[in-house]
Amino acid sequence: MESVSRYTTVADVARLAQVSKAQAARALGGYGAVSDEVRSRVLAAAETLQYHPNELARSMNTGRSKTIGVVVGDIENPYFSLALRGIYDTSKAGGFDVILINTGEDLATEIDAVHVLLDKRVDGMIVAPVTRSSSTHLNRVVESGRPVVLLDRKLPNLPVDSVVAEMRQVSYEAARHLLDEGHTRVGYISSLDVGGADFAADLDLGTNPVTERIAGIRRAFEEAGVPLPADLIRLGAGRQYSIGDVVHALVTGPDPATAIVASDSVIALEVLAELQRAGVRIPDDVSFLMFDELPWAGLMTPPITVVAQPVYDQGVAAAKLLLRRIGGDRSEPEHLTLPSRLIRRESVAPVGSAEVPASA
Amino acid sequence: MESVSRYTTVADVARLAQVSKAQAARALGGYGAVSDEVRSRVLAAAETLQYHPNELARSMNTGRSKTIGVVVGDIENPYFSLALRGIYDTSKAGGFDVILINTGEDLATEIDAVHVLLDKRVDGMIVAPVTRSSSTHLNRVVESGRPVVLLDRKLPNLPVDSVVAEMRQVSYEAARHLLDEGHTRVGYISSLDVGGADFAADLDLGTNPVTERIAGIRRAFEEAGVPLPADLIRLGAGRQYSIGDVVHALVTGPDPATAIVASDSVIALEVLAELQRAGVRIPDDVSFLMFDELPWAGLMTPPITVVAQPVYDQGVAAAKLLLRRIGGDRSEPEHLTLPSRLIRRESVAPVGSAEVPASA
DNA sequence: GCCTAGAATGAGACCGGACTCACACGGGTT
DNA sequence: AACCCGTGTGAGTCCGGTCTCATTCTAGGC
Repeated sequence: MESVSRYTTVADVARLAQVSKAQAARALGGYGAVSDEVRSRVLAAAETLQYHPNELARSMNTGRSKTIGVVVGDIENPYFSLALRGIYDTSKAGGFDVILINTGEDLATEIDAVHVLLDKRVDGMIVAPVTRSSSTHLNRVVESGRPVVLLDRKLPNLPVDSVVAEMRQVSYEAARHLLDEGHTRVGYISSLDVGGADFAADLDLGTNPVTERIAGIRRAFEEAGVPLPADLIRLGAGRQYSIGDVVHALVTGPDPATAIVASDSVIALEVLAELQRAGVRIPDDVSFLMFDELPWAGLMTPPITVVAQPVYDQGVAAAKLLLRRIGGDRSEPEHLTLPSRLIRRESVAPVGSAEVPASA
Repeated sequence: MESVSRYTTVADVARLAQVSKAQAARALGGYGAVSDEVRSRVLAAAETLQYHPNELARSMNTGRSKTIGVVVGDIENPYFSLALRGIYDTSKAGGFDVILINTGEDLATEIDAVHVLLDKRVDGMIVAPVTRSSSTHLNRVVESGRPVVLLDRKLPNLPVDSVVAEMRQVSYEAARHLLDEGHTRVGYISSLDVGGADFAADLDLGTNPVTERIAGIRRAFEEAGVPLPADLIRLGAGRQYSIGDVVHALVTGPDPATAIVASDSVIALEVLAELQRAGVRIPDDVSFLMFDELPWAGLMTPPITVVAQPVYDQGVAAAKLLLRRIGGDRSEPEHLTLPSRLIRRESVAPVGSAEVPASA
């Protein structure tokens, strides 16, 4: 631990400019009354000494760090990196820097993260909470007076702004589309575990994308008078179970899925890889639909039908909300729901388009 | 700008525990001599008051912030988000948080970024410098005594650690592969502009991926006695010119390219989209090769031949190097070159596999 | 029984800015 | 000439920790 060369301080500048520290600080900070004479001397001195204010010291007694914290599940996931980009661009335009924390979708890490950010005195934070998290740690942030904005999730009993993409209606549409093509055996694969097998009940877990989607799908099935194939809904994939195994099971069971829905692009890629490995053709053998629109989705053979959500815009909206709160807005929490849409391409086809089922 | 509720300080804890501020600080900080009696009283008081140290204040007089800065070109680019993940995981394991800065590949932004980080007193930084940047701003960081590690780029005259992926040899191999299949008209598309049309000369710009790749390709062509098709090397694509136009020009010119190489995955996706739009088939009409291995590359039809570099590991290596420097290591700068490899799939085929050229 | 090393403790300096307070100075009032 | 106000200025405090220094207390050595 070697010491770092000392930085120039206001005191150094003041000395060179032959004025008091207070005057130098005023000239530099652009506040109070300073004569032109002194101001130019100070500015010149600052220039020659390459003075840069110590933001830490500044933050110490302003109480504001011009930094926000962003807590996400996995930066590697394109969803988060794109949302992060939206957050970043917006915060930066507002003069805020970003401290990033990756939770790996782990609650303990998230709780810790929130405290770290608080200790670093961020001016606010945007959190994409772990799906089955409670909100006590976030409540503490709220009590501390620092604004929080939730991304991709609403939490009950937590009076803070949130930004989510509309999922229930678009999922309904997607399921309708599948049903229209004759698919009644639809598999849904998500790596998130909403907690307990009872995703059926409308748990008071707040709004999270996965339960919303299942709710939308359920409605479509109910309307169509078709039983929801609960046995084909697989949560926690890639954690407890390998995605390959899950896909394999869905496709080869006694009453196999004729369509598979992937909950996000990361899952989708693994599903696609497994299907290819198993020689299962899309859409001949199974139809396929994924959540999240990515550049490669439309370039695959066949082009993939997706549910597109405005990810970048979610980031932007979250950051705007946060910046407004930091600016002092104390109005009622706002809950934004950005529109999503179904993009029909060619990975969904009428059930039974192929005569011969794929060999497992 | 409303005030934030005051946090509890050591003074508060000390008061409750009925000891001096100094004793409370010692008990809390675990240094100096403290009696068991006092220690437990202080710890209990801290517990009931929910004391959390103000990291800003702590950093102020330790001079260390337990934070590193990471400066990248574009977080949305999978290359950076994966490298960032490697950096993040490693830093976190070492107890460091990460401040992220996105430059948008703009030099002015990068210079600014570096100063912001210095002002925030990061303990060190990892920078993926803009390709044609000079290094004066980074030299300043070095002078300040804060360690810097370069990612994906080496800079001459800048005595700092760097981590890059091996590019010259693997590019040579890739070009050899193309030549072996009969391709002499090979187009190379990169969004980066190395500066000036004269990528031919071995500019003293330090090592950057693009010049290294071209150097490797050049060597393969020279060895084969085939003139390097300089007219097909297009840098700055997507900035000055649209990628669609570039691809179109490469494919429809009087002496068109029979193979196209995409410099990274972002470019690749645009190239693929354009080719599809134009009805150009891979590999029948043109062969295709891209840098960076991504999950979707092997799932395309046909699976794409790629140059894979160990991106996550680059991030890990950079962070390890940085942490070591922060730890006080003053040894000679280290320059790591991580191995890359060519993954042959099916997007590269013998030239002229299709009888009829694609209609533009 | 006396002396001393070391533990235990409190007061206060310090990091580097932001900001308050007291005061000096000059011009305009009346 | 006495008074007031506003600008310009320096001394000094504060933010919340870390850490030095001087002092007190205690136990062990001879």
